[in-house]
Amino acid sequence: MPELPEVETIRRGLGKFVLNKKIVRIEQRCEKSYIANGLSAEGAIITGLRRRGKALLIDLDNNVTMMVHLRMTGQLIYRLIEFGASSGKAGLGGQFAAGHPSENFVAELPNGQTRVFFEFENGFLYFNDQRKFGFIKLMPTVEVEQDKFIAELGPEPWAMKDEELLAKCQRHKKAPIKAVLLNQKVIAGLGNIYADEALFYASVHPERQAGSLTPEEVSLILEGARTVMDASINSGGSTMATYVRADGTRGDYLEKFAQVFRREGKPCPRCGEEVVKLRVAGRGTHICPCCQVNK
DNA sequence: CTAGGATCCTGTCAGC
DNA sequence: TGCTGACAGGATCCTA
Repeated sequence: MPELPEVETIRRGLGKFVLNKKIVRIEQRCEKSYIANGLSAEGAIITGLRRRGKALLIDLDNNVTMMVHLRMTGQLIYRLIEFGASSGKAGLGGQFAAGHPSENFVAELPNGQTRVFFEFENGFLYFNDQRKFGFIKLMPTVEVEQDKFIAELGPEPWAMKDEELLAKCQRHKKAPIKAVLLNQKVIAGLGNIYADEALFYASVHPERQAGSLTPEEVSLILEGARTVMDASINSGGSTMATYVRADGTRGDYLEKFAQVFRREGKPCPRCGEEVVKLRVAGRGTHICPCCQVNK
């Protein structure tokens, strides 16, 4: 679920709570969710929060870095003790919650989806993950760049040149452009939402063979990726910012942001034609059939 | 090498 | 009501 803008929102929001704070205790409730690699984070102080693509990197003062990947359903929820770390709604004023939007944001924690949690002197950080695809992995800070996922990651969208994306489209010339955009080795950070939104921005059909795209179309797609991600980050992670209202009820997250994603049956904001849903690269895919023609 | 499908896991929802 | 299959904001592994 969480894509680059959500992870960036976590990086910024979580920092206010955990930077320079000591991890007093760690409780691991699911074997595969926490990969220690013989290293330890207990007793360490968090010295920095970084992000590469969808990976969050939490640097510690003992030369260890915790790499967090939320995959489909991961969430990080921080609750201050004085606001009620385990009292559900009472904690909303003193918590930071981000990742896959769900009722966990207002639930009693830890709960059945809590895979790991960290106790701080003034609060708790919960790693919840319904499907257990996500993980937290410890590694020496100096070895982060050698981690396979990080090492093979494509550039951040803002650092990428048009020509590089064009070259990669030509290398994956038979694949649908949507599959190429979802490939983290091509470009870092795009997931199912922002791939659909970027293609809508560029008026390109997701099934277009990547090798058939013109340089102009490729430039527009990259511009679209930057634009939709910037918009999301600037609104504080638009996909989850309003998920939980002050009263704890479900908000209209995503609705204000998405032009096509999960809007099948609704009018295209550009031309009014009905948005339709297809399956591309094994993923649910949303397009305006009028604006995005498969040439 | 690339492309495409299965797979990891849990939960929800539509359709019998 | 209870069952079944499809699907889900991700990435890897396997096969052709």
